[in-house]
Amino acid sequence: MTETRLRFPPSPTGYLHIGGARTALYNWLYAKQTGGKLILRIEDTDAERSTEESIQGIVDSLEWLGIDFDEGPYFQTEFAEDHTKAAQKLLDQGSAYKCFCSKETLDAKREAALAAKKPLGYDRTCRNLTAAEVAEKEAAAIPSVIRFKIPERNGALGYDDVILGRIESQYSEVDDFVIVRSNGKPLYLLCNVVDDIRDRISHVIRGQDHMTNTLKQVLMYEALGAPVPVFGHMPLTLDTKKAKISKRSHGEIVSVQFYRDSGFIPWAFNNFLVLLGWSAGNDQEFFTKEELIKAFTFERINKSSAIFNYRKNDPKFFTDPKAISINEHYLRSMDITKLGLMVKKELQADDLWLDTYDAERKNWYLQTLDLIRDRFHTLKDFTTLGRAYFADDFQVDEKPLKKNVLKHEGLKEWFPDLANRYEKLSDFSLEETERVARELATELEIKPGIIINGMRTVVTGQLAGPSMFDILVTIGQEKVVARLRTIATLFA
RNA sequence: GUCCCCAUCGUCUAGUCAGGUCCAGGACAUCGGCCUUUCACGCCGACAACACCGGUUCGAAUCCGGUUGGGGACGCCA
Repeated sequence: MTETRLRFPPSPTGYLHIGGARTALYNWLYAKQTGGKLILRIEDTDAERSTEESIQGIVDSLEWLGIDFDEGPYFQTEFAEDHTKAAQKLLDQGSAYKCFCSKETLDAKREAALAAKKPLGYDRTCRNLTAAEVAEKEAAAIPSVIRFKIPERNGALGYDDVILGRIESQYSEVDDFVIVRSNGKPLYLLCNVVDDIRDRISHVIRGQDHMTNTLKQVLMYEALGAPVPVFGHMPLTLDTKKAKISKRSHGEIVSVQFYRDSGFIPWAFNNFLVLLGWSAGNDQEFFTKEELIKAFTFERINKSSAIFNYRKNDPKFFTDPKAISINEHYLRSMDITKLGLMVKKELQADDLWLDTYDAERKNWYLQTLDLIRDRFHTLKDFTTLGRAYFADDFQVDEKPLKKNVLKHEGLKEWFPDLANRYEKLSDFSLEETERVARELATELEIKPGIIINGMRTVVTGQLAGPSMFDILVTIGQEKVVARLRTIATLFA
């Protein structure tokens, strides 16, 4: 059995979007499963649209996801010679021919065909030019492209798709496609095949939008005398209107970077991505990396396209609810030490990190995360909703302010009183803090809830949170006392 | 227009290849309940789908044909 070799070949014309990330993930999974190799190849032959920034963005995104590659990144432009040689070979052996039709003529023909509702393919005007005719046109300096010559055969050409099954089409349906531009630069269809042959790619797993390309490329492998790899075409990712998701029409919500910046856990996002078009065949939805590598199969990839359930302006969900829910699952169930590392980065970015959290206060740090993580959706929440645990500059939300504070004028006297009582406690424990709070409520003949909810607002700025006395003990006597004493400023 | 692919709850899907155990299972979302000083978590429950029409068969979500619907491709982009 020869080594399995897969590749992920993005074109650097923008950020990595979730469809591309899923393609990379599936390739990566199979490479890992078979002990094969994953190759990253940047397909930058379109000089006009390729950018350095985009290359960096793609590499960063893959790294964030944890999709590591074994070879590369290779750059397609570095192999221009291979591409040109292959084109020449095809030309020399009669598998390709020069076409002198101008772009304008072709555009006009295409438009006319579209209007007449006729097939749009190339009409093969230059296919049977004699050597003399070609020489004549070249002497006249008429620019030419090179087209691949679809063999004149009856019947169907096709391939066995590991996801879709047998795919076939009539030879007569396939266009004599251009493989080299008039400026001498080879095009994707050719370069891609030449690179895959050189890189000894055994499996080409890509989106269904490449299905017609594959038909053409199968013919090129044959003409180039190379073995045809295994092909598999994955379902596309669509939006809720069933349009292909794209950078252009959807913006950053479909970019991997958005999820990194929104505080997603990388593996959680991979877990979401893999489920968009694949299932293990049972009810399992959460996988460790090892489990997923073991369970993944091409055969279980869905044939139909999946919808990325993102609703613009949804007040409750800023992206696909399932993605959020999977992230929440990992957030509250993952190893607390690992979570600690991720939250550390968030705290550092917001200048809230203290080195003692890695040292004498490590237990406090991890216990605090454990206490508050149940209510959070993303890593970002630790520095926003959870800010009061790490800093004094937290905001008091308007809603709890109105509901729990402003409604009770008496708090202006009660909290300084409570602060004094708390200050005197030698044992600032769950039991003692609760006893004192309830005692005060009894003395004042008010419901304990008024004290408790008011404290939550003053001490954390939030409407909701963990058990109040857990919060007090976690935040600590000194800070609690100080915060309770600021009560009057909230009424200002 | 031509060719290719696809079709189960709102969304992701199991079940389809080997027809009966499926008046269709799970997850997310939604709605109710329990828990609770808050909000979550957790637990319990509800709502909700085999696109349509024919055929084959004792029996079809599953096989066959057609219709409809959706998607993709048809670039001197990748």
